[in-house]
Amino acid sequence: MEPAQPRRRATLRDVARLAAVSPKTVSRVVNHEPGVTAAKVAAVTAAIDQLGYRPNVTASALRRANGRTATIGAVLEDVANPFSSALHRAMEDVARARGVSILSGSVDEDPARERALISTFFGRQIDGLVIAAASDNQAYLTTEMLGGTPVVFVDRPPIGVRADAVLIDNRAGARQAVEHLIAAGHRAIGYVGDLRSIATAQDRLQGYRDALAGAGIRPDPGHVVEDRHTEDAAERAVHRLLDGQAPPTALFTAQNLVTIGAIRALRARGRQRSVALVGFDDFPLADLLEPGVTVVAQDPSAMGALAASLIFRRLDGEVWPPVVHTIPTRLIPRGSGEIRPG
Amino acid sequence: MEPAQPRRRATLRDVARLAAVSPKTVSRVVNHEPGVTAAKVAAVTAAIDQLGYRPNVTASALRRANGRTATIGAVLEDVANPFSSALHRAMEDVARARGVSILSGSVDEDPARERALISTFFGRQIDGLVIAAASDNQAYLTTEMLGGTPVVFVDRPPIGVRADAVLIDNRAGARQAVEHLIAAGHRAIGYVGDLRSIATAQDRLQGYRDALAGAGIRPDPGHVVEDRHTEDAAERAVHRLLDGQAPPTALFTAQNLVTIGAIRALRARGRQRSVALVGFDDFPLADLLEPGVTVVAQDPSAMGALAASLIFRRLDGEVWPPVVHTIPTRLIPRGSGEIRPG
DNA sequence: CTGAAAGCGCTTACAG
DNA sequence: CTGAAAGCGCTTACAG
Repeated sequence: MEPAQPRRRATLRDVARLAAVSPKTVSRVVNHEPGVTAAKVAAVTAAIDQLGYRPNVTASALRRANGRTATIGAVLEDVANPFSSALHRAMEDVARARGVSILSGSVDEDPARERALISTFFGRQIDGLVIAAASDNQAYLTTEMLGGTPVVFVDRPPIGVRADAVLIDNRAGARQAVEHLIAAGHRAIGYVGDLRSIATAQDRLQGYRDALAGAGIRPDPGHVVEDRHTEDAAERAVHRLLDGQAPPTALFTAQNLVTIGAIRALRARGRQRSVALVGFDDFPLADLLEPGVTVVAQDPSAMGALAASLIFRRLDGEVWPPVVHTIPTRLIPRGSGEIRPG
Repeated sequence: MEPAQPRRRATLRDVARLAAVSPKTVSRVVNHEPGVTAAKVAAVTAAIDQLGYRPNVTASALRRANGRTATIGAVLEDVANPFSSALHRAMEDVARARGVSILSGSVDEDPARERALISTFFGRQIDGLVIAAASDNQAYLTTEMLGGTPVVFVDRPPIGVRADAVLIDNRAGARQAVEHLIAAGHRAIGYVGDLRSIATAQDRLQGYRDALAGAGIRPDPGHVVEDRHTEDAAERAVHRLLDGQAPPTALFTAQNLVTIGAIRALRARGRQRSVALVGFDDFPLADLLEPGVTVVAQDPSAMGALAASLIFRRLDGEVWPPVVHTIPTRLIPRGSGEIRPG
């Protein structure tokens, strides 16, 4: 005769009652602590199976000395964009190996959402946080970090707070992209970039300027378009650039979606084989487009894996002053960036 | 004089002490319960700010009558694949509107991982679960659901358990895809599909057979390739199909990555404009390839949003017998599927 | 080897 | 309007 299944989940106490032992003994079995007779282990195990008991991790964390919930937070730009989701997946793989789950959320470049997410995540007692920040200052995190929770910045540098970071050299990567276009013979090179509010966008624009300056090219202010955050906005910007007085013969598109928008504009004009293009950020199928899209690629998987492992090393008790890790970028020539000026 | 910041996070008790009120009064303020004098509200609020106090949601959930943690679980195929991540994002948007966070994980078609994730998520007291199942039986979920936690299946039907589901009609969608190729004049149509272990893959193969049967075409067993789960495997399969005795003049590729692998094979042979192709599942940039890739598209955003809203309706107390929602698919002609036989 | 008591941070159910 | 006591499910710190 089995007892009727209760509408509530079985507790450790229920298991103890059924196995005729104390709660503490059940706790010992569940946590694989030594010093319980085989007979009691068997009784407890049987009771656990019979009741479908599953320990309440949150209750356990509440009382445990270290208070760990085996959960880390990931504050991402958008879980659905390929860069964020590759980061996310790499974090997950590192976390899973340690039995740790991931709470994630998208900020969409909205500082208010960033703060709301972080507040929510800390309220849920995360053990660590990986953040791709959208705000222009994260000083508010100092309070959270006083609790000893490790925080690692990824993709975007920390501002107003000292923390580990896993970044790329955006300026050098952008410079390399533009130098590649210069090497192909271009001197009129357009820049289309993301929101000015994003630090990495500023760095990439700086890299663009560095490359022009390095080649002794006078930058044409009319060739620089900032604050394009969507495909559509980028597409319109490229149309306008090409409609200008002295249109550029090459484009440096400083972000994923911007690159795709630019390609749509070039296609619409039948110019994809006559206007050169190098994009920042790789994206799926870039090699299958015609021409293939030359990009400066980041390695989001490596970034996510490193960020997560830094969290875990701190949780394991390692101590070091906040450090910035710079992951190399890589220029991948695929055709669009090797087009020579008309 | 501020007191030295403690190394631990401030608790409700700390706030009470500083504000010189009882813990219960702090609780009232934090939860916006009425009946607290303005003076005490002000004192408590000030103490909260000074200490950087943030309520511990897990402790609160532990004691609360409904035990809600404001967290739902998402068991996905792979957070990094476009289909899963679109699902994920849509769920997030619905959840955020209710202040609910998402715990997610990737199963990679591994039933063991599916069970481990679910066990982990329930151990963290999720309020609801959305699952794209990889296992061939989810009877084990019955125990979890006895606790009253709503579970919604998405993309893959529940097997061995009664639960809500948000699916598409895979068989009808596949049939439509193949009929489209038949309408273009093809009779030798290859099928390349995902793992046999996936129910939706079986349905799609069935739809392929339906279409051929409907047109009175004798299916050629040599034209059917199953169990291709990666781009590479699909690419090799298409090479083999085209090297066969009576190669197909058109392909129906029954999944995302399979479609991309097939395109790579066709490109490698310079056949992308002579062999017709319709894929199941849309993917980013499908319209920018040349030719554009004709697909039967699902709507993962709509699926994720509906799945999440079903969870919340149940949490709000609505009751109904488990129901299957079928989201329509849509054939999007872009070029590859309109190629006529040689 | 085993268990009774106390307490993690919070809310419930009362009493005043 | 306010607070003291008890308890959510678990682990700690002891005692036997």
